[in-house]
Parts: sequence; structure tokens; C-alpha cells
Amino acid sequence: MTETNAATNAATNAATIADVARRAGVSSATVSRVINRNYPVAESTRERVEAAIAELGYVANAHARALAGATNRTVGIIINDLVDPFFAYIARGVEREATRQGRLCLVSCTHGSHQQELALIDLLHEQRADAVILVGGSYEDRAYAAEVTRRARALHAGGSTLVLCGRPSLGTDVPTKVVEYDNEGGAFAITDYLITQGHRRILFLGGPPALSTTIARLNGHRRALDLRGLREDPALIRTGSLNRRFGYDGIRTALAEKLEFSAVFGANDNVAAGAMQALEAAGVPVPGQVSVVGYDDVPVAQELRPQLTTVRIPLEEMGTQAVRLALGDPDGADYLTPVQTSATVGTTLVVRQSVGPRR
Amino acid sequence: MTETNAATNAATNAATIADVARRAGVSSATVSRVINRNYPVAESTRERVEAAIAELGYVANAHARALAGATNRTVGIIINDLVDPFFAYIARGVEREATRQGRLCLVSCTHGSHQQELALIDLLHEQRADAVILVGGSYEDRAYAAEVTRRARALHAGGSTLVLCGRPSLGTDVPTKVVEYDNEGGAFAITDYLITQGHRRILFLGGPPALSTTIARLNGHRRALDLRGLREDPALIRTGSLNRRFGYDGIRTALAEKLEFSAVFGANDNVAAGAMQALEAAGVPVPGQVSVVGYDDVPVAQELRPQLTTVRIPLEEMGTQAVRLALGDPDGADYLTPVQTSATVGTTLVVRQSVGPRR
DNA sequence: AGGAAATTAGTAAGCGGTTTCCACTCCCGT
DNA sequence: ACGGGAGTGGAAACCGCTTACTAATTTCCT
Repeated sequence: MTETNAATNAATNAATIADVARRAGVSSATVSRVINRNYPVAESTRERVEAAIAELGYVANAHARALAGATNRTVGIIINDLVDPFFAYIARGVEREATRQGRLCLVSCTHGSHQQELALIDLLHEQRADAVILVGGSYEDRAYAAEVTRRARALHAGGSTLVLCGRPSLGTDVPTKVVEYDNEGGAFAITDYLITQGHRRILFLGGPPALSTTIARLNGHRRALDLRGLREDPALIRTGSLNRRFGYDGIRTALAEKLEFSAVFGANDNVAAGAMQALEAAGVPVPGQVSVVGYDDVPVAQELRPQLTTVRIPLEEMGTQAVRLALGDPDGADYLTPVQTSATVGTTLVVRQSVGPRR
Repeated sequence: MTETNAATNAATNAATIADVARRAGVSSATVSRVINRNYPVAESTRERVEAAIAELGYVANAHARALAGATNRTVGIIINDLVDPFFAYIARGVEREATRQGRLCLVSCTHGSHQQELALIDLLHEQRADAVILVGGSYEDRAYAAEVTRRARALHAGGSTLVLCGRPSLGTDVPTKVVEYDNEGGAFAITDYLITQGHRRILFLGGPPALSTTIARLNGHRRALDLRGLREDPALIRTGSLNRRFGYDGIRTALAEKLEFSAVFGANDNVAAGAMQALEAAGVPVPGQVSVVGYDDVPVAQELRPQLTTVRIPLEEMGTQAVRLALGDPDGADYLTPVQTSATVGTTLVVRQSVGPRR
């Protein structure tokens, strides 16, 4: 083996607190105190230690620190996909609040796999994250719920907190915190809006039928129909995926079947975008002949032409709330208030150009 | 203080490896061996230990593990903003590859602050991340480069790697790995394309002038002009931010000045989107009267009408490459190949509908 | 049968910090 | 002068896990 420059080559051992102590002529305890500023240290000593730290390029070992007792100041977040704006905005809220509190953020993605989701909870537990935030709707599945419950308890026993963000609670006896948004109310509001515009036959498109989010949105939709005395037509409820493709195909199929409808309620904005694309391709004017609405108000809603009428969810705020719920707000005066275990953020109707009166 | 249910209340100490050992009637070393499968253990013993682990709900402490020698299997990534698709795609590539290698991903955002960026490198160093991936163009700034260099060395000394993703190397004597994309080439290609469509006066809009990305794109742009024998008109180079607003305002101003141009080269897709919006608002047909191109090929490019002609960067692949460069590909046969220190991913011209021949 | 080799399990020394006790100076009041 | 606080700094016991190194059985040959 050829001789190479040792400096560029070697992964030499990094300096430890003992090295710093030696160099500064003090004990490691003193160095620790200088770093943490949690104990009086003479000015002159402090300076010597700080100089030694700088000279050695000392960087504390977060693992040793975490092990020795101090919390490791980390929060974990589990989302479906980093690129999906719905999740990205929530993640941004979490990341911002975590950073504000001087914490680091472990982000991991399930890409839709339940198995992966459970594995990630365990991984974050191993990392002793101060909080684990689980984002996105959940599926109705007894075994799965039991698995999540078990992990919530384990996390709690370890002094951490599982936060469910955008999915219903697992029951009052399971130690979790919950951040919800008003799916039912938003769906009610936007359906009602369509009805006041004269629409009677509204095609509900997309959303896996067992997903908590879909269920809640459908409930709101139905309640609005019901309150206005409209009969629900099963043929108009077409659940499925939450992507653009499904919206596109759904409309293609509906048109081919000559299904009668004057409005489309996409289970989210992606589906609505696909629907609009299919309508455009078929030469059906929006909102001239068919109106379209979505849900979430992600950026694509404003890119579409006509711009999409949808329901806004304060996604970033949900992320912030999730962190606060779990860890508290160090700046806030919340030590006065009782410990919150859940928060609900409101949804608002955003009227743009994709809805018109029924012809 | 009122008496509360101890079970729901207490953050009781989690089970340790010693608890498991006691319960299974073995030593902690044996438990460790069962968990890590790196040493032979009798089948019967293994079963007893595994049972004890399950009964106690034992979860290993990643910090203790990392301290005791095993790598902590973590990679850190520093980006500007989670919500920006440009960064989100790269982050996704990193996250996917990290997960594939059984590692966890620490994601943190600078929100544009240099100070924050340097602080985050330190924080990830403290976490002893196996690799730290720094994403996005860099500014020409001597002091700043020196700070990054110092940290690259420190990281290297600790056995970790700093990967620069989308920015030029700091020099061959600085121990980093680099993943670049061909900014210059892409800009050359798209400018050349505009020229072949007959455009002679192309307005280059956006991009901070000191940003490495802007510099490279401008170089490519200029080279194309030069090669076709076109004189560069300084009035047509208008650097600035990389957001939509800047594109919008830039066009408004240019139109108000009655600046003469038949094509716009947005420094990225956001700027191009803003430009198109301003042109639409001003009643200037695209691409009828003015052609527009962007750079990056983020999703918005396909939402715009007309769809945006732009340069595609394989963002997700960059993320994957960054991780592989730093950590190798455990599945690949790369132990045969020399250690790579840099990779360049190609850019490709994506022709859509926003460019037409000059009238 | 007797000892070498192979298996399997335990002991204990770290890993790099934090933190609880203690010890040692000074400085002050009486 | 002397007892007693402040004000500082050190020694050493952990935190929970990995991993030499060592020890105790079996197993297997000759």
C-alpha cells in the first residue's frame, strides 16, 4: 500500500473532553461546566478552556451527552413522502418549531407502507427522540391499531410522546397527543357551497374508503347533502387513490358512462387536478359546465386554470402544534395552563374560480 | 398535588439490556449478541432472550450503542427549505438511499441563513452523522468558505464526510465529496435552443449574482450567445432572487421600460412562472410574442399553461449519489472500483410549449 | 480414555460525557 | 484569631451497550 498523506487519509480519533481538559490544565468536569454554563466557573478558567476547545476543534459527542442524562433534544417525524406538499408543509412546521426550541429533527418516510411506519416508530424510539410525530390519516385495521398502541405505550414509558397528526385518537386510555384538523367541517362547508350554487349531483372522487381522512370528508359531504334534503346517490361516490391519475381516470370513466353530474368534489387537490385535466381534455368547460373543488389547498390549487376552489388546512401550523403539544412552548406561559393532550386546527373554504352556478 | 394514575403519569425508566439479561437468566453480553447476531448463541438461549425482550418491550438505546462503538447509522442533510420542490426531491433521494442502507436521516433547514447552515453542520457533527450532505449553491465569500472548510476537516477527522451537493468543490486539499449537475451545459443547451428558434434578444432574469448556480448558468448562457456570434447586451442580464415574485416584477419593469426582447430565460422555474404570469397579465401572448424558459423542471413547470420548456435536473438521483459517494453502496461491487470523490449528473433539455419561433 | 478443538457464555473494560459529593481557598464578622 | 460561608475545581460514579478476553462445557479424534 502506498504511503498517503496521513492528514487527508486518517480518520483520526476526534478530540474528547478529556483532551480539552488536559490541554487547559483542568478536569473534565470543569470543561463540561464551561460548555453547559450550568455551574459557576472563574472567568480566567473559562477562557483557558474555551481556548483549548477552539485549538483542538473539539465537538461534543451528542451520544455520550444523551447517554449521560441530558435529553438528546431531538424530535422525530414520520410522513408519507417528503415531496408531497401536504406532508412537506407539516414537516416544515415541525422542523421550524423544533429548531426554534434548539432541537434537531429526524425525518423519515413510509412511502405508504404500514410495516415501514411501525419500524420507523421503533427506530425513533431507539434514538430516544423526545417526541415522535406520526403524520397522515390512518386505516381502519384492528391489528395495526394495536401495534401503534403498543408503541405509544412503550414511548410513553420511556418519557417520550407519540403525537398523531391528522388522524383520530386511539382512545383515551392510550397515552398519545393528537392534532386534528376539521375534515368533516371543511367537507360540509364546501359541499354546502356547491349546493348553494345550485348543484344537486356532486361526484365525490377519490380517497381510500378505509382511510380516516376519507371517512371524515365523506361524512361532512353527506351531512351537507342531508341537511339540504338531497338524497345521496351511491353511484356518485367513487372512492379510490388520492393521486392525480385517479382523478383523471375517474372522470374519463364517468364521462364514458354518461354519468350525470354538474360538480366534482375531489377528495384532495391532486384528485381535483386530475379531474380538471380530464375535463379539459374532453372539452368540458370548467366551471361553465362542470364545477370542481378539492381539499387541502396545496400549491397546485393556485396553478390550475381556473384556480381551484378548495378547503385550506393550516398545515404548517399543525406541525408547530404537534411539537408544542408534545414538548410545550418554552417561551409561552403554558406552565400555568393544564397539560393539553389534543388540538384541532380549523379549516377554511377558499373560493377561487373553479365553481360556477349550475347551468 | 393530586394523586394521579401512576401508570399513565410516570415516565418510568425504560428496560435496559441488564433487565432483559436478568429476566432471561443470562448475561448482558449474551443479550447483545442475540440482538446483533454477530456471535453464535445457542438456539434455546436465543429463544429465551427473545422472549424476555418481547415481554419487557425492550428497545435498545441508540446512543449507548453508538457510544460503545457501533456506528450510529445516521446521515444528515442540510437544505434551504423542505417545501421547495427543488430541495424536497434531493432530500427524498437522500432519504430513500439512507433508508435502503438501514440508516436514519436527520433533515434540517437553513431558511437561507449562512449562520444557521454552519451551526447545523456542527450540530450534525455532534450527532456523529456518518455523512453530512450540504445542498444548494454557495455564495462567493472567502470567510464563509473558510468556515465550511474548517468544518469539512473536522468532520473528516472524526471519520465522517461532508458532501457538497449542487455546489463547487472547495479545492482538492479539502476533504469533501461533491455531487454536481451540469449548470453550465444545461444553460448552454437551452439558450442555444432559443437561438435556433430565431431569438436574438433574450432576457436573463433572476439568480443572485454571487451564487455559484447563477454564475454557472450565466456562463452557459453567454457561451451559447458567443458561439452563435451574438453580442451580449448587459441590459438583458437582470440577476436577483430566485422566486416567483422576482420574475413577475422583472417582467413588469422590463415591459414598462419598453425593453426589447423576444424570449425570457428564468434562472429557475419559479422565476419563469412569475414571468409568465406577468406576461399573461399584460396581455402578451406566450409563446406567440414572447417565449419563456426556466431551469430545474420542478412540478410547477408542468402546471403552467403553456407548459414550460426547461432544463431537467435528476434531483432525486443527486440525493442518492450523495449518499453513495459518502457511504458507498453496500449492494454494489464498488469495493473493486477506486474511491470516488465526485459525481456529476447530467441535465437535459425538456421541450414543452412555452417556446415558439421569433415572429 | 485422554486431550485438543470447537461451542457457548460470562467478566469487565471501555465509549465520552454529566453530575453528585467533597475539598480547598479566601474573605468576613465578631 | 477563628468559625463559617461563598466561590471554585476535582474525583468518581454512573448512563446502557459492545467487545476483547477468559472460562466452562461438549464434541471429536486417535
